[in-house]
Amino acid sequence: MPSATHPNFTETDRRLAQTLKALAHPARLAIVRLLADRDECVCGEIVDDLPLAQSTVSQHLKALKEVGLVQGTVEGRSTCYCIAPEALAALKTDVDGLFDGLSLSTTDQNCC
Amino acid sequence: MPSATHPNFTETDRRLAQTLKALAHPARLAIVRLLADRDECVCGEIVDDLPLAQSTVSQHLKALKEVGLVQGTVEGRSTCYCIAPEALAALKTDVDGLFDGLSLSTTDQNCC
DNA sequence: TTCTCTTATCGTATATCGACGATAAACGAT
DNA sequence: ATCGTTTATCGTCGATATACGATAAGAGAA
Repeated sequence: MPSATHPNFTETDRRLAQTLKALAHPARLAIVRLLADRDECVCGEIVDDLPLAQSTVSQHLKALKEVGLVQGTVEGRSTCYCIAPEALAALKTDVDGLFDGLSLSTTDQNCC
Repeated sequence: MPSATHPNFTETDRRLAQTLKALAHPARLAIVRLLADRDECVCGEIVDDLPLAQSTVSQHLKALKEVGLVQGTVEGRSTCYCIAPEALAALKTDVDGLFDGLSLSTTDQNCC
């Protein structure tokens, strides 16, 4: 049984893990940066910008959409993608939350 | 060819993707939270805290160590783990960097 | 309608992940 | 040396990820 959905983990961690996994690929990071840079972008431009086949890029876009990090709207015969700012902000908050309770010691003694 | 190491992606994105992948699992998030909470922790306590076999936990710890998020030092016959604060701080910075160039519009019109 | 352009999905092959039990390795105690 | 404790590694197996080409689906143009 894959533990990714194990009931003993918190819902928060399971959700955050999914979002992190969606980002944990160079191509998908590149897509996010591209969208952040241009605010919006039709799929074709993304394909042209990446060293991957169109079908592969489409899959990566789907992965990002599934966790809500980007959204795409059909525009005539093309599709326009953009970042969902709330989702990225939530991710930022969650990652920051990993610090909570971590006493960043003033000295450099880290461990044991 | 897996594109995770494709030369056309930036070194930054390949590194960040690896770090994100290391975190993109509920068990590893739980480990990070546990270590942040206690500052340090012997392996056995982590095993007791997770619904996983000892060998599985050891693998997860290895994954976190490999990207430098945690460090472990042998203490007699046990091993003490703790978070590497610099690595977590760097991650925070990198994730924040995904916002750069993203104009968070004041209105709610997001896309196209 | 038919053709073209654009994007999504299907099918498939390979690689990696994630789980476990079994075993090795290192240490301290007897 | 032998035993018990603790952690790391090995071997394996099923599931998931990632890539591609081929093809489907939809919109606009001819």
